[in-house]
Amino acid sequence: MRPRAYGQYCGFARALEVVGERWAMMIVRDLLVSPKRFSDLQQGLPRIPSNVLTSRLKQLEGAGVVQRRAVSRAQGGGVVYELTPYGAELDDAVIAIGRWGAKRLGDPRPDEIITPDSICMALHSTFRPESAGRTHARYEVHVGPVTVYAIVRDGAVNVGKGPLENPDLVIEAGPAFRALMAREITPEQALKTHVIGIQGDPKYLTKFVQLFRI
Amino acid sequence: MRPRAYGQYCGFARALEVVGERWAMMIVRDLLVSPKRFSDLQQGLPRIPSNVLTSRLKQLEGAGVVQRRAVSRAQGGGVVYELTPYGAELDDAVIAIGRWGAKRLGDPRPDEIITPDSICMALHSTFRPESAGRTHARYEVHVGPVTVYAIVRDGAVNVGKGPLENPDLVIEAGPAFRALMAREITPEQALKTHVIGIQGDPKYLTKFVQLFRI
DNA sequence: CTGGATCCCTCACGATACTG
DNA sequence: CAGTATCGTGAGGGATCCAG
Repeated sequence: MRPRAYGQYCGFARALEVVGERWAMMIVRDLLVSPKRFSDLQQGLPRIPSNVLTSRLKQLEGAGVVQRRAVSRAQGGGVVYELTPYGAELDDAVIAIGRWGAKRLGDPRPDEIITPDSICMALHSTFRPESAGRTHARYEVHVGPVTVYAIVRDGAVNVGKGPLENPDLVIEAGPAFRALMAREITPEQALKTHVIGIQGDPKYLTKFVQLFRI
Repeated sequence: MRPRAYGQYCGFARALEVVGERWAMMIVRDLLVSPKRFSDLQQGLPRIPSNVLTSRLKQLEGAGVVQRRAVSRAQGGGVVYELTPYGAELDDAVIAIGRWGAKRLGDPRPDEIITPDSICMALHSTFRPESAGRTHARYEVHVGPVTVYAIVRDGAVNVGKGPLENPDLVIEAGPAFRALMAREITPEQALKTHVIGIQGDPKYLTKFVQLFRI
């Protein structure tokens, strides 16, 4: 049941043996955002067969990357899967991969979906700490049916799913969101052509494209 | 002939579609060190079937990650494969993955080999710029039959295969090399028990374990 | 309802042999 | 040297079914 080995005594090869199989890193990506139930993972990764999800979770658990935790009956029972501290250390790698992939992310293909977790990952990986300085900003972002938030503070970003209380800026976006973050269009153009809608001070949108940039 | 899609409009998922298939990242890892011929890649990745190598190179070429370059007849003819500038930007991701994998890299399994490229990658990914300061040091490292060098200068490292002229320190190591870099043994212990041999000033070995650390 | 297990089919991977 | 050809196996994909 163990994944195939690469036969090299090398940290990189070992890492790929653990998280290099199909779907494994996608599961880690989603779990980096928050712990999840089996069915949450299925929902976030709609194309993964259930047997493959089962198999990957077992392998990741065996490798010490993921752990199961029982949920109290009061909260619905069952189990959630979460990253171990060791698994959570994959964040740098996941962010680096996501940043590279975002560079040539064109427009969505017809059958592609957008999940809250992927948006969270995208905000995380495109965040530029060097542009943050002492900025404190609270963003709520709507992309299609997805709502996520990003709180920038002390040179770091905290992202999560759902709405936010007292946001400095609410951004309503569609496909133009990527173009905005890639600087293919300016905030002014985006607002004038109404491909992006906001509630709040437009200055925060200007700051946004400095903070998050593909 | 295209790899399977993940069906998500997400930079991370796109990246995995390009370099997420088995062997693809390993090829990138080796090409990050230097351009290579088909047979060089086979030698560095002994377990890859030739048809899979052919297939991966074509996919990576199609994705703009790898390019073929003809070699002049005077240099042996044929073609070499090298990363495009876009492909070379994978270095951050590869280093992040390698660093994570090195954390729990135990002792070598019986059938595992060590290649020059994997050592180069390891030195790259374990390098700590914050420990370099104004250090200028030239290391030649022998691990088993493999010889590589690392030149630290201006807070950066340059690694490559082969011996070095006028090295400050020559390190002769076996399996203890990993233990040394992981700080499981001290340089003094390593020298006293002769699991590591050096030619040069031992101070450079002390500096080495600060510069390169798992 | 969650959290899987089972079946079947296909195709990518792997091993080996062979060629321009 | 730089691949192609062929073929067997097993992992991935998709649907369905089942236990708590």
